[in-house]
Amino acid sequence: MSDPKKSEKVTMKMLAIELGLSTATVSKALRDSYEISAETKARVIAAAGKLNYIPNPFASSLRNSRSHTIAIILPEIADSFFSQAINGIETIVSQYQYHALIYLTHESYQREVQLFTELNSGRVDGVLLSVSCETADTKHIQYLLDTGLPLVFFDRISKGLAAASVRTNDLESAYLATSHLLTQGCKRISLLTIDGFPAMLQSRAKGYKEALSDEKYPLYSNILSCHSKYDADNINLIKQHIEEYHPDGLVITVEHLATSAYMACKELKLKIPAEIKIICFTNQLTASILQPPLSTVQQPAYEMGKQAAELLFQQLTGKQMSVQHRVLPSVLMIRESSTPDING
Amino acid sequence: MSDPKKSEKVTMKMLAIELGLSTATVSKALRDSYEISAETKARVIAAAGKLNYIPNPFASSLRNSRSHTIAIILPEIADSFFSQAINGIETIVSQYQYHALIYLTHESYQREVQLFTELNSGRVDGVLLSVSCETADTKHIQYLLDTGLPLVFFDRISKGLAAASVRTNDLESAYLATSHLLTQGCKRISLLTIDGFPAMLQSRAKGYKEALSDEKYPLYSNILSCHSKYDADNINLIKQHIEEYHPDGLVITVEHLATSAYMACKELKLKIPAEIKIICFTNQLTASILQPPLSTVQQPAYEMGKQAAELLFQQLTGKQMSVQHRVLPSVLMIRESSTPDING
DNA sequence: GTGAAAGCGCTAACAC
DNA sequence: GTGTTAGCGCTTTCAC
Repeated sequence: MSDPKKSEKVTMKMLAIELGLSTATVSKALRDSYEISAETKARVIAAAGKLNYIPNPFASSLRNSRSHTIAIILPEIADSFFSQAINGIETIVSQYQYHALIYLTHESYQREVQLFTELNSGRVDGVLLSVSCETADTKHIQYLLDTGLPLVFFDRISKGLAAASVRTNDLESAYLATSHLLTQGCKRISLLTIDGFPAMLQSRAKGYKEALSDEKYPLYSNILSCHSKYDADNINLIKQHIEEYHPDGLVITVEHLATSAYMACKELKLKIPAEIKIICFTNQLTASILQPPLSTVQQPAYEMGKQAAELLFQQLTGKQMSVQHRVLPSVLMIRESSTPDING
Repeated sequence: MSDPKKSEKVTMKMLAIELGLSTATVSKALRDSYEISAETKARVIAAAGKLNYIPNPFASSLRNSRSHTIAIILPEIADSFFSQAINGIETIVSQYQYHALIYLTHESYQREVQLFTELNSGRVDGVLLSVSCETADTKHIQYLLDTGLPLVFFDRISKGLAAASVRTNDLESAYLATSHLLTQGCKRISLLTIDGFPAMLQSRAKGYKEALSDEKYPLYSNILSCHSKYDADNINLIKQHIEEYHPDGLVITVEHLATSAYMACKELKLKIPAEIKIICFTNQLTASILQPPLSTVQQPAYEMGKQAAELLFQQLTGKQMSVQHRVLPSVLMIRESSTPDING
């Protein structure tokens, strides 16, 4: 009979009966209402502990229209940027005793839209969003914003929406990365990137182009978009590109293409940095032990996650009404992949 | 007045009024009950679409005692294993139209216990768990199992609990990794690991020891536990260890120590693999472009996540009553860090 | 300081 | 085939 698997969950009603009080009193006592005497509060808390009472979150959510839950919507997670960002987000979420639902769009616009339709259900009090590459049309986001649900963009931001955001100085970083390669003597710098609508990608391409056009000598500008989901395909694309255009420098805008670029160079027996110099936007800790150590533009991913979550909670707690935009600086970490080859 | 921010959420009651039906009929129609005529169903669905009706998940959860949500509890996420595992989990979760709450314990037993007390609230229908290193006492887990909440361990499993699990063949893999180094001529192989109670860590250490004791010649067995959260500290620990014991081989049981070990060797100007050979349990894609390419024991992380989630849903849907344990094979990827130096 | 009662939005047994 | 009704567990007015 006392099979624990069958033991009913203890409800507030049971607590009330046990104590000879009403559920109203118990509820108030547990929420530390001023109406309740200290003595009763103590009794209630003691009994709650003894009976292992755990409030049913759905009952209170239903009653209060508050879920104490946020949604984190990301394109992917197999990437050190988002891993670190989630850690930052989680820090704040747990601090506020909130819960975080995680959803991946896999860069699919359709999946993103589908997720958004359900977000309106009240399941979450707010959303942290990094849009998919395919997201050009942002009606689904605007619609959600119109319902008044707090939303904060991080890293991958859609243009033209009145929502808070946290991003890095992508244009400047790409400019600096490109300038760095120019300073190192590169004359033919290609940009390796992916297709997509998030402002971030455009800013990085723009930074690259501006750095080139600020130079005096004849320009070589060439953008390769690696659109495949499969590394093997991208390696081939990069190899073809290198064989056709013979770039002596690569600025890579997304983390996962670094490995592909290295592999492509390896297969072509191209020496980094002697024959081609590389710098990549990435947070991977292994950058410094790569062959050769990879120069990187490192984003403050953890901090971005933290700040995005903080902005969201400011909205949730009504502390902040204006739409805030934060821009955090990335750091250029210059390593051997982009500096004169000591052996060369 | 029609400020969208203030527009009330449309409820089933509104739908019913709009259609001149009762909420019962609407509810049944939406759930495609056999009691409702095709015509009514069509009308209801049309109206729901038109009015943008989204069911309140808390109301149904409260009513049905089903949350359609699972919890994913992990030590950390800044690690390629868990990133990939989450992707696998998410695939299955979205397939079942479920939601996934994510919690990080940061390897803290206390945090894990704290999370567990709340899990009993009904907020989730099931749990996917990878225990923290500190988790020796598993009462909190046993308690939850006793309530009948489905739980599946993955990768980091606690011993002696009657719960489903998905893991890799850790003992065998560590045995093979160690044997491999022995075959390559190593005589003094150290194990670099972390302290902790999950069976996985013990199995890996055991595999290492068994491989050594299966050898005939005089044995060197030495386990270094890198307990710090900070890479810099661990690099120093590893340097000290190398300087004191002069190992000619390292088997590393956890991903993040690979970078520390490489850094330590770099700082000591020790040549990998000429002077010291290394093999590490890791899923990082960059292993092949490290300096030198790192031999790895690669776990099928994505697949593990998928299978763990599948086992959980089998329990949730009542398709599986017996407690299942799955063991997936890891793959040894032999690269330059553990093979004879071509230049040496 | 405490309790009765209504209701959050949905579902399902039961009536008609 | 459709409607009435009770109730999931909690919060909160309002009465006492």
